Amino acid sequence: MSLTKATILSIYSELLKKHKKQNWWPINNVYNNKNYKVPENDKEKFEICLGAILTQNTAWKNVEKALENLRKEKLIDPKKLINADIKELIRPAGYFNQKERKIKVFTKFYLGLKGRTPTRDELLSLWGIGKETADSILLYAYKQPIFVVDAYTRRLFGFSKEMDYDEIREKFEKALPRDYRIYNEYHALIVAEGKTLKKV
DNA sequence: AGCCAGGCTACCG
DNA sequence: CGGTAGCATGGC
Repeated sequence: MSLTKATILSIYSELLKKHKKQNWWPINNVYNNKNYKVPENDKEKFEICLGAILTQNTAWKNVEKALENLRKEKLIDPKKLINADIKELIRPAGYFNQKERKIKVFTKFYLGLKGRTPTRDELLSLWGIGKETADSILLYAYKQPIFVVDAYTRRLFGFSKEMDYDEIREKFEKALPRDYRIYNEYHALIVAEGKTLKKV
């Protein structure tokens, strides 16, 4: 199928009508939509980054357990987290050996930013941060207009696994207004729809 | 009881 | 280079 700009726009409207506004990113272990929101402070921003790493190939429900454990230990704080042993706390999110390392690498980098917004290339240079994670961090934590492509996006729109990530991303970015709020909502709606679909 | 989840790296040919 | 095994837990 040729995915035109008009198609991308109309599918957005359809998904919005079907699932209502998602208001990502989910923060504070809240399952009802009222409390989903963009980050309002540094702590929320950091939590989004952690969630983006923890959710790699992992169901969000499991990520929430890990985040809740970190929250109880007051570790949603880069300065505390950097010296903490978090392996057992993040165990529910799976791949805990790798993810502890990924989180530590990222946190060290995050502290070095001193509040500055990272570039995509900087994020991609970190061990454990690939394109989807980098773009999720930029879009949801830093409000940068970058469209996030994930497995659901490929499945829903019929892109094969071989189709280049950035090619797909640019297709969406060109078709939509350059507005992080639109990219935010569209990706969230794709996930909402994707969760209702069976894998082929 | 499997299969799957909001990927990424390392290694293989 | 492109392709793929390995990583790990919990929900459905």
